[in-house]
Order: sequence, then structure tokens, then C-alpha cells
Amino acid sequence: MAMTIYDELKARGLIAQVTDEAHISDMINNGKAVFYIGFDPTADSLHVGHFMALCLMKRLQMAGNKPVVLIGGGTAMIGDPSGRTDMRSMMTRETIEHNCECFRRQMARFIEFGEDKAIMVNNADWLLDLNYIDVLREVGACFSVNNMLRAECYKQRMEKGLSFLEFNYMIMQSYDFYYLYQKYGCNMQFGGNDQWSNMLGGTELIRRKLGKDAHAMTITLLLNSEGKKMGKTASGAVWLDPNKTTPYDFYQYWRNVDDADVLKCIRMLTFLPIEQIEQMDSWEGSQLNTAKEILAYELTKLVHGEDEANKAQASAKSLFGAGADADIPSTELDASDLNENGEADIITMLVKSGLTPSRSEARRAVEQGGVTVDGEKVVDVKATFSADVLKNGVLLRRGKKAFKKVIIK
RNA sequence: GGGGGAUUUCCCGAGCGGCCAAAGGGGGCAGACUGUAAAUCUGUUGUCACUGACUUCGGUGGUCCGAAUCCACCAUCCCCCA
Repeated sequence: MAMTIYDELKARGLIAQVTDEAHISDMINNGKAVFYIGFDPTADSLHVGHFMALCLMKRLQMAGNKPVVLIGGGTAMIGDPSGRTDMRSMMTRETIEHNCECFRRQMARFIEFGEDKAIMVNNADWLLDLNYIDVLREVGACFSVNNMLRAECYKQRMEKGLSFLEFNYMIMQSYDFYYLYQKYGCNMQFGGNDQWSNMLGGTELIRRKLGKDAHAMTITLLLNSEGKKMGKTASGAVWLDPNKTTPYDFYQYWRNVDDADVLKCIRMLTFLPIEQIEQMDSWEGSQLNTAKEILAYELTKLVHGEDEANKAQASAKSLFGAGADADIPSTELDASDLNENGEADIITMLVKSGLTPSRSEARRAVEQGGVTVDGEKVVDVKATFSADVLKNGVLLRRGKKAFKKVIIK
């Protein structure tokens, strides 16, 4: 007989903490859960962490449960201090609203919304109108500051200082759960592992105010073998928005994960059947390269669609191995980029193509032998290429992994 | 409200009034080695018109031939007392 959804989540290593395992597995296995996950619109695109949560929603929705997507238009006004060492900069209302809108659009790709399907709510709709004194009397009385201070999520901040504003985040999140429980019969909350104490605040509030049981479950954070959050690069998060992280870069991010992390990623992020994943478990050495390819392809397909996944894979293959020229992102130069002899110099090409952020860095890259044009290493910083050569486009490569086709109009 | 301390390049962190574009570490980038991995070793890491010039050390003024280093004021943060 088929694996239950709860067992599958567990086998994939997605479940971190639960309030009551027996009860929760019964609910979600039998489609009795109305669950919510909150997303604070702190940026104008979702990232990999959100993606995991969305996948979880999708899995549970497929098992007959009802998802409630909560956009934190109200809580974003406060800022969640969990796991942070400093205060978030305050966002304006306009930014928050803009971000909410971006989230909404992206989510629609993953989750089915509509009658009897998933619903989306924004806590700005109820939090913004709250009256301070009423809230204090109604829910403030249910929270023990002593307990809150003991919560793990505030620990780090106790060292550096925690503003009263942020201290209230937990109360607002708890209030959300309380509100959704009453309005939509939402009986369960899911979230990242770092949300555990905030989530328990909600179940506790519901118990105190209504005498009812509500449940919480957290998703394991996707950490790499060094214990750092995955989905981050030196230049920031790996976004789901193709304008912020191109499908090719997205593909490459996963294509390049450490050996030690591939299987974990496949297990936690893809929808490949678990039996198939078990087989890969025994792979080792360079065989893992295939696993990485699968991971990168599957995820790109989920996020950007099959066409983009194929394109990204084709580009990668043609650049790294043998293979025909495929879609490689290109940069066009125009006459103003040429010198008086009608030639473009290598430094300009590197900067214009975005392969290098400054001319100094471009110079260094060349000096260190990290630049090739059509496979030929460029050693001279002053090297130039004539318009004739560039007319057909050349493949400019910086290091092993950064490429651009450069064409002159 | 009172007292004390801090603010340095992507991050942490050193920095004597001239030898400071600023030690060291982390991270990044590039090279070698590889499997588009890890580990290791090497180089590099403000900008540009690059054997030189220019702009940086919370902000604004000042002292001085000369300031990241001294003074004044402002801002922000931390700690202790209330």
C-alpha cells in the first residue's frame, strides 16, 4: 500500500518539530487539516526557503487538505526578530504592498487558489485596525513575558538588544492563528523551524481563549553540510523571480551544490518518487554529478517551467562539455563601445557583459589568466577584437562558470 | 535622567599625527589539481586614464606643512545606574 503523506514528509526529512505527532498525521493523512503558512513580504520576490514551504503546501493540498496562504502585510510592519542579530530596517507601507503583490503573483504558479481550494489572506486586513488597549486586554493578558523571554527566538537578541516593537511580533503572529482558527477553522500552522516559538504562541493563545487544540509543525530548514542556510549566494538570495535570478543561474546554483548536500536537496525539494531517490542514495564519487544534474533540472522545471529547464540544461552542457551552441545569454555592444580603429577592447567587453563589475576587476581577471574568448586565453590586458570578429558573436568566458556571448550590432 | 564605551574597506578586526588604500582572519574572485564537488596550494581582493592619479576610515566643521589617528559639535548603537 502507498505511503501516507505524513510518512512521506518524514522520509523526505521535511518534518522538524510537531506538537502532537499522532494527531497531526491523522489529520493530514485524512485531509482534515486546514493549515496556514505565513509569508512576510520582506522582499519583492520569493526565495528558496519560501519555495520549500510552497512545496509542502502543494503536497498537503494534493492529499486533500486545505491550505491558507497568509501574507504578512501586517506583521511585516513589525519585523520578525527570530534568528536575527540586528533589527530589520523598517519598510514603508508602499514597499510592503508592492511586495505582497509580487508574492501573490508568484504563488499562483504553485498553488491552486479558488473555491474549495487554497485561499490567500493578508493579515494587514485585521492587524492594522486593532486597537492597542483592546489587544492588550484581550490577548496581552494571555502572554507571560517571562516565558517569552525564554523563547529561543529571542535569545540572540537578548544580547544585542531587542526593541519593544519586535518583541510584539510573536503576539501578532499568535493573534493571526487565533483569528484564522475562528474565521476559517484553521487548525494547524506550518512554518520554518525558526518559527517554532512564534507558532506555539498561537496554539497557546487558542487554548487559553477558546479552550480548543490547534497544532503546529515546522519544516526542517535546508542547511548545507556546514550548517549554513542554503539558497544564499555571496550576492544574496537565490530568487524565484527570473528577473532577479535567471533560470540559468538558478540551474547553476543547484548544479554546483556540494556532494554532501545533493541527496538531501533532492529529497527535500523535488517531487521525485521516494523509491527513486533511495536508489540514488548509494551513488558516490563522480556519479553524484548526475544527481546534481537531476536536482538542478527538476528544480528549474518546478520553478521556471520545462522549457526554461531544458534551455538552462542545454546551455550548461554546451558550455561545460561538448555540445552545440545553445541559448547563451548575450550582450550587445554598439558603436560607442568601439575605439577609433573600430575595435572593442577586452576590458570593455568584460564590463559591458556584466561578467566583471569594474574595469579594475576585469583587468585582474585577465592578468590572472581567467578570461577566454572563443576558447582562447586572453593574456594581454590591451587585447582588442575587431568589429568583423564580433559581428558573429564571440563566447566570452570569465573563470569556469561565467559566460556571455558578445555580439556587435 | 546620570555615567561609561563604541562607530575602520563585503564581514570580523588591527591601526603609533607622516613609511596607510590602511595588519590579520573570514568571505569573494582567478590559477593549479579535479567531477561545473570537496580538500589543498598559489595569486588577488577601493576606483580610474594602473610604473601614476584620485576617492575612502559614522556626519559636519576645526587644529596642523600633514589626520583613520588630535579638538568641537551632531547622529547612531552598546553597557551600567535610575
